[in-house]
Amino acid sequence: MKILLAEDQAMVRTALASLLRLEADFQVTEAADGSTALKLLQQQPFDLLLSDIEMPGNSGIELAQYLQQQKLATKVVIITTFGRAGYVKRAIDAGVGGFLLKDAPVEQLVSAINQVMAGKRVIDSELLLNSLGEQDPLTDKERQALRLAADGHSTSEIASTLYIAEGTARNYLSEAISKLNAANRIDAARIARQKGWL
Amino acid sequence: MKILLAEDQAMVRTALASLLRLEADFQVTEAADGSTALKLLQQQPFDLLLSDIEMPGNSGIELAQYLQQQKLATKVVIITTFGRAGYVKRAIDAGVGGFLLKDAPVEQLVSAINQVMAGKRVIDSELLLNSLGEQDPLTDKERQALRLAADGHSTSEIASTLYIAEGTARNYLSEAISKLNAANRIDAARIARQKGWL
DNA sequence: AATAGCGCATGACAACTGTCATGCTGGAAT
DNA sequence: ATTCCAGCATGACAGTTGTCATGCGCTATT
Repeated sequence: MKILLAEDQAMVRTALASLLRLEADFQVTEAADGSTALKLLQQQPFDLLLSDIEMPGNSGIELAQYLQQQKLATKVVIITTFGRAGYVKRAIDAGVGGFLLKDAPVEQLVSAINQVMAGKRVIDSELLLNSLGEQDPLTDKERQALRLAADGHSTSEIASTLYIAEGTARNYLSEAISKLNAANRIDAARIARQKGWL
Repeated sequence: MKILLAEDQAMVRTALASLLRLEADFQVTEAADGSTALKLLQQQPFDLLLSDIEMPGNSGIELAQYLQQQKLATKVVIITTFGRAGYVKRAIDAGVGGFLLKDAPVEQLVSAINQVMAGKRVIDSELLLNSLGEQDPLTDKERQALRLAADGHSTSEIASTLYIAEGTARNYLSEAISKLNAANRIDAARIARQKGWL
């Protein structure tokens, strides 16, 4: 079984990879960031993608969305640090099969992988409960703009990155600020991140 | 060789423990938080403590300080996520033998453990450079203003919190932006936080 | 004692940011 | 088919932010 492991922290990545390789039929490929993972997914077929959410480049959710759009059969298991509410709904929408906290033993990961490969859904119950609360009010474009703003990019940089006019970029940020009852873009980014919507 | 592994994220902890146990002469005990680790250190002798810094209960640095005070022969290797400059100095002061980033492969960890047991010091060069090289260029007021800005507070809020005029607050932020080669206050906060200056 | 330098403080001005009115499009409901 | 609405897109305008020149007080150096 071909597994792609995407995780940016090298120690965690190599440790997990070594352990998974102990399983006789697991063939593990490693990717240190989201962009590398995306390239590998485009080049060759994998049975399963095991990915962190927060990574430089593309996030685990974006990778899952890509697989869904391309109608690839690759299953997805997400592992992440915090149980941010928004992620779970977006992950389920992106067809993710498993969603685990890093705050769980490795045995649970292996068992989750096997269940997901058998076509089941495995979502950590703590995360599931969290996700029933508030819904993410941001549109995709608003989220993209906010993420760039949170990284310190200027409005003109955001505009050219998203191929829109500066006014439009400012409008997205303004909408996000208003939806989140924030004082400015920084405040909005802080709130969104805290709720797991970034 | 008796090793105590203190790390709060279960998946990382169990993965590292499983890998270390593959080494024939490593006998690994796990602790999920700082307080548990401290109790174990008090109850029985260990040859080496392998610890994260940021944990609930006692931090890895505090555990190292305890071992130093009790004049125990237990060696210490610290693994951590971010290269905050301050930590390195404090770790060295606490007699820590090794200091690695989680952003390093597991092989490096095993080799570091062996070198530390042989009496050597292994400090990740990136961390060392960080701690010796760059000095925090921010003044206290600049840091305060930047911290408030990073939390989404407006200039007028920052000004009244610090009992200064708005122009002054803007000036602190401007100085911080310029000292850090940042594009705006958000970027400056991001850079400062990343370097451990916030 | 004079000077140099740093941190603190301020306001004027230019540049950037947030808001709002407006228009367009495509999908859902009637 | 028509209406409604959410999302996307834009520019004008007001409000906020960043820069700079300027000045004050303190400490260290000459």
